[in-house]
Amino acid sequence: MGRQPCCDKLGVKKGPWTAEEDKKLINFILTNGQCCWRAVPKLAGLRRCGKSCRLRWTNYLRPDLKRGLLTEAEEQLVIDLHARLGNRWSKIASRLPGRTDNEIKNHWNTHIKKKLLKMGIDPVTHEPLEKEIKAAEKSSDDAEVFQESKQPENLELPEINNVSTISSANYSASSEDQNSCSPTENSSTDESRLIDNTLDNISDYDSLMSYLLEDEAPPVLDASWDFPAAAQSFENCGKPLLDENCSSWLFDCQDFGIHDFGFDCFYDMEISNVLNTLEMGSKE
DNA sequence: AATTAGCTCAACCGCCTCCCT
DNA sequence: CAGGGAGGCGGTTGAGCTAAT
Repeated sequence: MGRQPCCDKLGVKKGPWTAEEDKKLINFILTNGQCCWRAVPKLAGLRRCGKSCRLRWTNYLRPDLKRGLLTEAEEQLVIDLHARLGNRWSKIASRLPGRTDNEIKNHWNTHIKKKLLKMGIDPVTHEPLEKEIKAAEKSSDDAEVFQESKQPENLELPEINNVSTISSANYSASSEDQNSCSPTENSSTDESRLIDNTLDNISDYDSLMSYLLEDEAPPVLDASWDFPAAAQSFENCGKPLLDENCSSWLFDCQDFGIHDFGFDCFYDMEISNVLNTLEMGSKE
């Protein structure tokens, strides 16, 4: 007997989400908040698995998401955090405002990994590749020890600072001649420059990292979209809740196209005027 | 213009962890 | 304390897009 599937496979739709489905999910969560993902598809009128709904929301529809490639500063942060945390993408993502674990994982696998390899750095251990080869040769008769060195997960390890220094220094030193590596460098925006400047102004990089790595560190993500309606029972499904926060994140949506996200539904709601304005602006 | 190769990223799968009973 | 359910996480896949031939 295998494990019970997370949801009834029969009648459950798979594959890319349609604008209509997005619309339903957004509408439902705006109304009810995030609660009991397993019940969401049924209550929202979606033929989807609850997991699929959660994934769609957290990775794509969430209002506080940033879109677009990671900036250099964010990449640097990801590299440093990866050196300390390993493949704990959700932990890493929690330190980058507006970024999802999936996004970071994808970016790591498609961009950063290659970048590091090109720079002669092992993307797993964050050690120079030559050193890795030597270590592998030396410890070929002691597989366990080598295996351990590939898991820089323990935050209590005394070499934390060294790891940081190695990864930061290596990356920074070679980033100048990496202009052809990634489109990221070419997509420098005002925002990325702002972040770059901010990081440049922090003299003690390790202090910043310590702060970011603190478990008690306040969440970087703005919790303002944690709608109060979440506390309401599903029986009170009334008009969609659209407060100032909602309006502000909908404003952000103009960056990647309102229709892409099936926000046409909001024309029926009180912010239709806002969206009309946005649309007219984008057409001009 | 057609075909192929490579790349990206949204989405799925299955395991793990946490929490409730 | 054990068992079960739900959510969370990381690895992997594959459709769609772009570049190269």
